[in-house]
Order: sequence, then C-alpha cells, then structure tokens
Amino acid sequence: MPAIENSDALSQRLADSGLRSTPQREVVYDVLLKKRDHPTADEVYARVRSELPSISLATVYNCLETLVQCDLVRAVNFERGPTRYCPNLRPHAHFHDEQTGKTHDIDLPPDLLEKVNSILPRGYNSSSVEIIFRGKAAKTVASIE
Amino acid sequence: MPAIENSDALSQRLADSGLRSTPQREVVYDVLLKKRDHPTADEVYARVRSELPSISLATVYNCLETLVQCDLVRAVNFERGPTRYCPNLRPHAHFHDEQTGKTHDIDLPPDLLEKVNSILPRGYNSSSVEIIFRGKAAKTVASIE
DNA sequence: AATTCGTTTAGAACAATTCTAATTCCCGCT
DNA sequence: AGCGGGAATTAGAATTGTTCTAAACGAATT
Repeated sequence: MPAIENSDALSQRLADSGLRSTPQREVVYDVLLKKRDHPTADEVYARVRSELPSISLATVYNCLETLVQCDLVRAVNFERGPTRYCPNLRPHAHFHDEQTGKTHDIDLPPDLLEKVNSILPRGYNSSSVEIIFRGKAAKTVASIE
Repeated sequence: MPAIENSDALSQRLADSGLRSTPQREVVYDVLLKKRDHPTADEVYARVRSELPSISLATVYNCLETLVQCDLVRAVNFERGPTRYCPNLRPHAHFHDEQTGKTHDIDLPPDLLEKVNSILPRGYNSSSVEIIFRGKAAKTVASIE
C-alpha cells in the first residue's frame, strides 16, 4: 500500500493546505480507509458515530469536503442519488454492478488514460477523466466491494 | 442526422413501448433536440413553457423519464447537482468545462470502446460505459454547447 | 354514454446537501 | 496562566432537486 494512504499522511496533507488535523477529520478518513465500499455521507456518519458519538452530520460533510480538497479522497457520482466517497488514489475506473448496487474499483493501465485522452480534439484540455462501467459482475469476482 | 433523431421517431418509439404520443412528450423532446446544451429538468421546463404554458414540472420529469426509458435520451450526472439530459444517441463522451460549466459531446471512435472494455478483468460484464472529462476548452472550440 | 386505462396535474413529501449563527477549540502572544 | 483571533464544529433551518399521491382529464373501446 502506498505510504500516502494512512493516517499520518492526513495531518501532512492538511498541514500542506494550511488546515488542522482534528479528531473528526481523522476518524472520517479512517472510516473511509477501513471499509472501502464507496459509502455515502450518511453511511460514513453512521460509522463514525460508533467512535465519535457526538459528531454532527454537518461535520461529516465538512470533513469529506476537506478530504476531497486535499486530494486524499475522490467524490464519485454515478446516477442521481447521494455522492459516494473513495479513498483509492490510484488511477481507476468504477464498475457499478446493477444487480447488487455495489461499486468495484478497476485499476487503469497507464497507457489507457493516454489512449482515452488522445480522442480529445485540439483545444480540449483535460485535467481528469472518469470512467464508469455499468453491468453485472460474476459472483466469484474478488473485490473490496 | 440519423433518421431516428426527429419527432416522428418519437411516436414510433413510444408505440414500441406501448406508450402514447402526447403534446407534452413531443414538446419536451423537441426542446431537447433544438438546443443541445444538456439542460436540467428545470431548464427544460422553462423552455417547454413558452410553447405549452400550462405544463407542470412533474410532467416534465415524467416525460424526460419516459424518453430515457425509450432510449431516445440519455440522463447524465456529473458531480452532485441536477440530472442533465442529452438527445445525442451516438456513442460519445462528455467534456465538462470547469470554467464555463458547459458540457461538450466528444464522439468516440469505434475502437476506443473496445479498448476501454478490454481493461475489465474476467467476470465483469459491462453493459455500458460512460467517459467524463473535466478541464478547460479553448474559446475557439466549435461546439453545440 | 359508460368504462377503462394511460396521462397530466398541483401540491405535498422526501432526500441530500448547504447554510447560518452560535459555540468551542486551539494556537500564539503577553 | 490569561487573552484574542481564527479555524472548526455544531444543531437546526433552509434550499434544492426529485418523487409521490390522489384527483382530474382524455382518448380509445365496449
């Protein structure tokens, strides 16, 4: 696992952005790292509460937003519905299983992003690409959910 | 322009699904065809009203949903915020200009979808792929918005 | 003309998120 | 230690986008 993906990285990144490390931010980030099933803010709230019962939902939203700003977490929106959060920083696509509702990370080979970017006509300057598959995954597929 | 992208196609597709052609559905579809700037339901509502002043917002939502069901229109969700609607049926990606907020369609070369699909590990069965670019488009880029 | 069923409608309800204003917390300074 | 100031958290209200509900409408069918 890359060194960046642990809690020490958090205070580092926060400091870099002139922000403070707080218990709320740490627990929110820990929760995302611990169960990488692309939870919604509400789901994060529920999980964080078992550790920090007095945290408020607004703070969970604030913390998630902060983590996204610091590039430690990606916010993902397939379809209408709540935003989901993903601490996987490697370039990856999302596979959305329409049967189970679960979302799987699919690592992207380095050359693919190039190839995808190459379809952009002149004048388009892309800073990021998102790829979302929809379909059905075999039961046997190993996954972090 | 492909024959499917006109209003006659609408009653055809509706009939195929056992649905009726109505003035509301026609105007909603016309509005989407006429100005392809990926409008939200509210924006569609505003445009339709100039032609059909008594239509209700609920009906606009209903019609849009119907058109999506008939595969005449794609619903698109980048980021949180309202769903946007797109009558472009060709395989295409979306380029979201972060400066202007405008969304541009980018046609996909036939081999790209193959290439993209090929990164899926065994066991993943994709029924559709969505590709979203974010970035900045040069002012000079020609576009239907 | 009565029946039926799909469609439209207004408004209420709902879900997700953001805003507001008050409080609390932490840090550096005296 | 005590104080001032900015950052962070908080509860709850407000907002936004969408869906639901129940009534009314309308076109086709008996």
